[in-house]
Amino acid sequence: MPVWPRCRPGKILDRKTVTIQDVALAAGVSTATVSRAISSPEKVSDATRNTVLEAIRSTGYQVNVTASNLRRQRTGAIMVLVPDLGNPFFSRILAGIENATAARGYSVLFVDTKQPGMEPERIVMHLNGTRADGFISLDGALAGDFLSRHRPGGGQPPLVFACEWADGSDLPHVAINNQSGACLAVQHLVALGHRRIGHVAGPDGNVLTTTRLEGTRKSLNALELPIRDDWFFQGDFSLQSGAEAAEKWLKLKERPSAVFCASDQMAFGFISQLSLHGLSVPQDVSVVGFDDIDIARYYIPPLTTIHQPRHKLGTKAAELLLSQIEKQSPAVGDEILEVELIVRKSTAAPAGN
Amino acid sequence: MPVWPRCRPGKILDRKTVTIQDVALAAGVSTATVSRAISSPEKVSDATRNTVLEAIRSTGYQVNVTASNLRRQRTGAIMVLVPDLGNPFFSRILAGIENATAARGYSVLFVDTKQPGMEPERIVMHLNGTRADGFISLDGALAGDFLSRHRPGGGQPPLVFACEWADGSDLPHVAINNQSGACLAVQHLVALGHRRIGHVAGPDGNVLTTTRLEGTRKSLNALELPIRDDWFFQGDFSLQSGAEAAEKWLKLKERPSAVFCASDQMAFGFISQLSLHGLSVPQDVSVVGFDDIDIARYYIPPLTTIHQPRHKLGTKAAELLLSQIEKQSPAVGDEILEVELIVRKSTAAPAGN
DNA sequence: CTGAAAGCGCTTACAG
DNA sequence: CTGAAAGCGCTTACAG
Repeated sequence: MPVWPRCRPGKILDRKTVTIQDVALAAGVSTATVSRAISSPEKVSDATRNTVLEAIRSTGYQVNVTASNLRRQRTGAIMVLVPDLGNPFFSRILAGIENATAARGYSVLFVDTKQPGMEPERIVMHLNGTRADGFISLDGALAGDFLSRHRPGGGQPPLVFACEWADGSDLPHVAINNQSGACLAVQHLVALGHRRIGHVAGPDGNVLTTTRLEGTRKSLNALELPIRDDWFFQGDFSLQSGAEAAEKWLKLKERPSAVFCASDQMAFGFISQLSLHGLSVPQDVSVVGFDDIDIARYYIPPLTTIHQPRHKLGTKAAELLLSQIEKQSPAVGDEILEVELIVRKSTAAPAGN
Repeated sequence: MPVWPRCRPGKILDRKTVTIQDVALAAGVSTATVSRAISSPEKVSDATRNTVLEAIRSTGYQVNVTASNLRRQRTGAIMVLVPDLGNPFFSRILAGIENATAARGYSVLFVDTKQPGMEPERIVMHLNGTRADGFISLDGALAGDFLSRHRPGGGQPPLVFACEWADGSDLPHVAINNQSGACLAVQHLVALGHRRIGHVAGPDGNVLTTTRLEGTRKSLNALELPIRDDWFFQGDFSLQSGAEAAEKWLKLKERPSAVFCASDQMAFGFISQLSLHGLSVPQDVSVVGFDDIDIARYYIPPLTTIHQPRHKLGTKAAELLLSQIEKQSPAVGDEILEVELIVRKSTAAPAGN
């Protein structure tokens, strides 16, 4: 009965892993040369390179990424902090991040910051350099004080915000022009003849809420239209909160003839709830959304909304981060992407016109 | 002018990282003891443990995960293969995976298998043990031949399928009962009085397509209802393909009075396209979806559909995988989760009744 | 319960 | 262009 050698701690009878040593042996060169042939081919003569490549093929060698990373003092990963991984709004942004990152040889780690058990301290724990070479946060609510260490030159791995950002922090971010989006929405409604315009806002304290609210207010002001508290509803970007806003709208004595919702989801909730009461859009009220998620054009009615380039938001954020990681470039600015008004069927001239 | 020591390759003037050595020094013990105090506290005396813990606090030490992983011959990560990260259908499944996995101390790597540049060979490259300790694939189209190495006992890191699976492969999977879902849909329509029932199927060759199609056929057969080729439309789960099916339905001389769509998205596309032609659901045709994505209950009309426990699908898959990784348990079976019919407003008795 | 020592698999400055 | 050697930061079998 053969006695199997213990190849590795905890693993018995393991097909021995092929290492760079085995390749070196097979190619008749040193491990240093094998390593160079792989990562800096130009430093190696053609002949040697070919021998090594052949040895790699014949042995079936694959680089051990962990060892390589340890030696190079990096992790080879970037970490993305997402407020809610289950929220489909983020999916295209995440895809953008992953796409841009995979192409550059990094892996992407996703962490759900709103998870039970994900207290701020635990999140901060993740933010140390042994887990990732850099961070992208889609969550603007990360406390700014400890984040400042992640500024370029701060000695910690860089962090960039995407979509949301921490107000008052000087960390770089990639975002869309939220104010401009709100202006486009309001101006579109006004152009249709609306004078009484309401708004369903996002959750309190969120930068997207603030900027879209501000854009709405400014436009209304500039056009000398009323800004009435009872026409401004508090939501949280969710379908449910849009439906709740509709209930409040229904109870109003004097109703706005058009409502601009700070997210498509709230617009759907709003329209859906109205339809339960027999009212329809845009006959009884015009509705504009924000985001242009896929379903918007297939909703009933197809939703007029503000288009966000979500995939691009992700790739831009990833590129910004990677350039910081690799070039250690300290001078990086914010990037603001433009939005676009998409006119569909949920808006029309007000009934009385 | 001071000369800064080069602490590390490629990094000048780096605040020196705190290592286990520093903690050992501060605590007056060996590095072995520090390591034990952290990962197997029971192997260390109370007094020593406290000294070490205090030293960790005072030095601000954080474990270098890469080094630990290299030494322990693991990666500490699991990799999830997603056909399309941008597709919101997956988001809750991914959240489930992440949630279950983070709790157990693993990181989660997401890879988009439908990315340009993501040819099968590149995917297989990812499937080697130096990148992850195990894999979850949401993509059933991975070629089965090379996957067999990932079977329990196959010498490669384990792989489990979630949601989709590779037909004919004996790799474990977590999925829902697709046939049963289709049966529930058909039976519901029949109970309402429908006799002419159509189906919008998913993409060819997909296991979800096949099983849902089979469930539909079987139910129709059992109830002695017609199965007509021109009432079975080919789709691909997308909104767009649902809209295309609606166009075909409109051109039919004899139309089914109810249509069961193999995804909610196709149902939305179908209903939306009909509405463009002035037809409405359920007055002109009843529609059932599949998935119960969040928007389903806020669609107009709220969509009758088959509910999938997507978050649970993710957590179950993660648990199955982790149990294989950790216990190296070779005996793992498939797990089939049950679905549920959610009756809302897109279905009603046929017009002629 | 504790420590000395080996070693996980790589990369790179240094010397030739 | 190439090799010998050091070392990234940890963990663990072994010996005491």
